[in-house]
Amino acid sequence: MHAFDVLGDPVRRRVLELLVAGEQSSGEITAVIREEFGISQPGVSQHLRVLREAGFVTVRVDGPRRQYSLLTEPLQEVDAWLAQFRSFWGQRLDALGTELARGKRERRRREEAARKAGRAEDDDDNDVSGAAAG
Amino acid sequence: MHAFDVLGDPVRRRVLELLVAGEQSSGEITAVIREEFGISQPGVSQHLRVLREAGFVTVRVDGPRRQYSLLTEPLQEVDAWLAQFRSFWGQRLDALGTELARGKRERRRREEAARKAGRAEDDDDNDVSGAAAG
DNA sequence: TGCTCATATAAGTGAGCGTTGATACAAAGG
DNA sequence: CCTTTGTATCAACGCTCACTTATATGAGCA
Repeated sequence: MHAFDVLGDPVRRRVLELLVAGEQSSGEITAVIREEFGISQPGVSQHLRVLREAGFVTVRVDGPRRQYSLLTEPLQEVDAWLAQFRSFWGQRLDALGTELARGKRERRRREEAARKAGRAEDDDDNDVSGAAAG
Repeated sequence: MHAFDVLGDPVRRRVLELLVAGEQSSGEITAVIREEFGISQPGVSQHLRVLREAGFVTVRVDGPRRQYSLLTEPLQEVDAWLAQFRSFWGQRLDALGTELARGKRERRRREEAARKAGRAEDDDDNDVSGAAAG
C-alpha cells in the first residue's frame, strides 16, 4: 500500500497525530479512536496493522501491551514528493518549515532582536497536543 | 473527497507532476497518462474531474481544448498537515527532501511503467515493513 | 491449570472507487 | 449543413478496502 493510500484514511491520520505526543499503547489509541470515530477494537487494530506494514509506526512489546511509536521514513517520502510543488507557493516556505523545527530555539536567543524587525508572517506556535512528553 | 484521497491515486499524482511544467491541455495530459498507465481517455478525464472538484487544478477553455493548470491550496493543506511531523526528522530536511523527490520521481516512473506492462505480483521494495512480533 | 486482560487475526459483508465502451457536447472547417 | 477533432459524461461492472462479529494468542496472576 502506497504511503498516500495509507494517509487517505482519517482514522490512520488521527493515529499518527496521536503518536506525535509520544509512544502510546494499542489500548490508549483504541480508546481515543473509538471515542472519536465510533469503530470497534478490531477496526482500530486493522488500521494499526496497515500503519505497521507501511512502516509508519513501530511496535514494542511491553508485557501484555503493544507500545506504538512513530517512524518518519514514509512521512519523509510524502514530504519529498510534496517538495516539488513547494516552489509554487513561494520558495520561502520550505525554509519556514525548517524554522518550525525545534532546533531553532538555540538561535532564537541570538536573533531575538532581528526577529522583531524581520518578521514577515506566520506564527511559530505549532504545538500539537502533548507537552509533558519526555 | 479529502485531499489525501485525491493524492492516493498514482494517476492523479502523475497529472499534478506534469502540471508542474506549466499549463497543459487535456489531450497532452491524456497522451502521457495513456502511455504510462495504459488507461483510456475517459479514465483520464475522470481523474481530471476529481482534481478539478477537489480544487487541485483549474481549467481554461481554449477553443476546443481545455487547458489545465495547477492550484496550490489543497497541496498547501497537505503540507500543513505534514508540518506537525517535521520536527521528528530534523531541521535540514528540506534540501534532502528535494533530492529524494528527484530520485523517487524517476524511480516511480519505471515502477508504474512496469505495472502497466503487466504486474505479476506485488512489488516489495519497501524494506521498512516490520515483522509483527508474535 | 485455569481465568482475565490486552491485542491480534479470521471470515464475511457492503460501499466506494477506478475502469471501460458508448455517447454527448462544442468548436472549427469544408 | 455534415464531418472531424477535442473532451466530458453516462451506465455498468469488478475489485479493493473498511467495518463487524467471533475467535485466537499470549502475558500475568491465583
